[in-house]
Amino acid sequence: MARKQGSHAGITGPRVQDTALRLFAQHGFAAVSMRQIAAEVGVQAGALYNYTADKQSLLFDLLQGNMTDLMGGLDSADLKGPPLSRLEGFTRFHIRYHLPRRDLVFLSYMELRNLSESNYATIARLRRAYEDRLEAILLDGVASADFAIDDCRIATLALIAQLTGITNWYRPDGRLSEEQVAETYWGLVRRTVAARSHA
Amino acid sequence: MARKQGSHAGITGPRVQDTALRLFAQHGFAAVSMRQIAAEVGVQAGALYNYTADKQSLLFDLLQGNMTDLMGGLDSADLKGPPLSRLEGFTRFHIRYHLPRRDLVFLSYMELRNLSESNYATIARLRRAYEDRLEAILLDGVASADFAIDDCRIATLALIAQLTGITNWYRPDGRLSEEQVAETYWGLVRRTVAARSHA
DNA sequence: TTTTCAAATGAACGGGCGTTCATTTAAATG
DNA sequence: CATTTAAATGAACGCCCGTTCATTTGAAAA
Repeated sequence: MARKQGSHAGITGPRVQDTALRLFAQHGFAAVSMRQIAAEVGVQAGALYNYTADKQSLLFDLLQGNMTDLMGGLDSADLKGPPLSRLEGFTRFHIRYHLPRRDLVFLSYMELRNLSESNYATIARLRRAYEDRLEAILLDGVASADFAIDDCRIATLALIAQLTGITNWYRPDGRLSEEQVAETYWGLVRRTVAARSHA
Repeated sequence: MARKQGSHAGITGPRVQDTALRLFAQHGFAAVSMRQIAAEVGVQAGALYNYTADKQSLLFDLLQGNMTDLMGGLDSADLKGPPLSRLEGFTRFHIRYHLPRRDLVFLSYMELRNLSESNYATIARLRRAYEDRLEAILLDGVASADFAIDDCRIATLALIAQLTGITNWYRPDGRLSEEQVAETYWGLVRRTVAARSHA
């Protein structure tokens, strides 16, 4: 049986991606079978291969799409002005981007080891480019004496780890709204780098 | 053939744990087969069941052992004195404990989802107890006006994420020694919470 | 030397894996 | 209505999985 009702391309495709993302994040890449994905989508396993070359590509496409969206979003945030403003913009963008995508974030950190060498290199390059955006802000701030930082590379990694860690405990129906979280973390970030205290 | 040379109990057992840890961290729990572990240990798959009830217990024992060691180590660190000193002690202990155990840390964050419900609850309880140790220090510091923190629970999670994130990039043969890392991160932590800047 | 038994073997169990492909279906096209 | 073709089926491929267990081995105990 095929095409039970209406043309399915452009419907099944995205559903395969969404289902794979959810299941990979929930159980791990290796623990999820193509047959499980197919069952949740509502097709047979063979049909998945109309939408992906193989299982590994399914993972890679999710991670690459995530990093591309992340970089694109940061570009759109269009950070300008003095270093402190740009740092605030980065912090708020990072939180705004990551909180609604907790599955994807978890996947991006956990399943890098399941990528082939060249696929891994691609993702690592994109991640490094993202980190470098923050590091550039920190370096500018040190140059202008707005920030006091010993080691900007370390501070970059420390801040990103701190911000990304939010996805480990945040729940949309929890004690804090996304806005409150952003406010609180911006306070922490500012104090971590600022040369002078703020009242 | 059995006992090729000398009694093997007490030798094979730990080797099974070590090998399982390394392979789980490298490839993921679900991606590693009992036969792979056995091959690296140098026995047949069946022999593993002299040392573990099943594959899941192998994972749980590793994670539980880690959390027990972590809590025990923190107790041994025996933090005393004013909040700032205790925070410094906690920070340095956390780094000292985690840096030589990067595989175990990675495993502890990635593979919680592969635990049964009750095994998961056990690990989560231990983790919460560890977080509460830090939170208690922060609360004391706020009470004594040594620290200025809006939300001590959030600050706790933020600091632990920041410190644990070191294991994602630290390499023993890298640019920074463990001591330099501890020094740099203690600087970041102090600035994040301290009520007044330090020269 | 003989006995004991912890430790390991190796075959077997039922089942699931990723992937391929000839075939069938039915919506869209002319 | 007849044709085309995108989309899905379902069986098959060879292979690996976690776990069990009767059997074998050989170091240590008697």
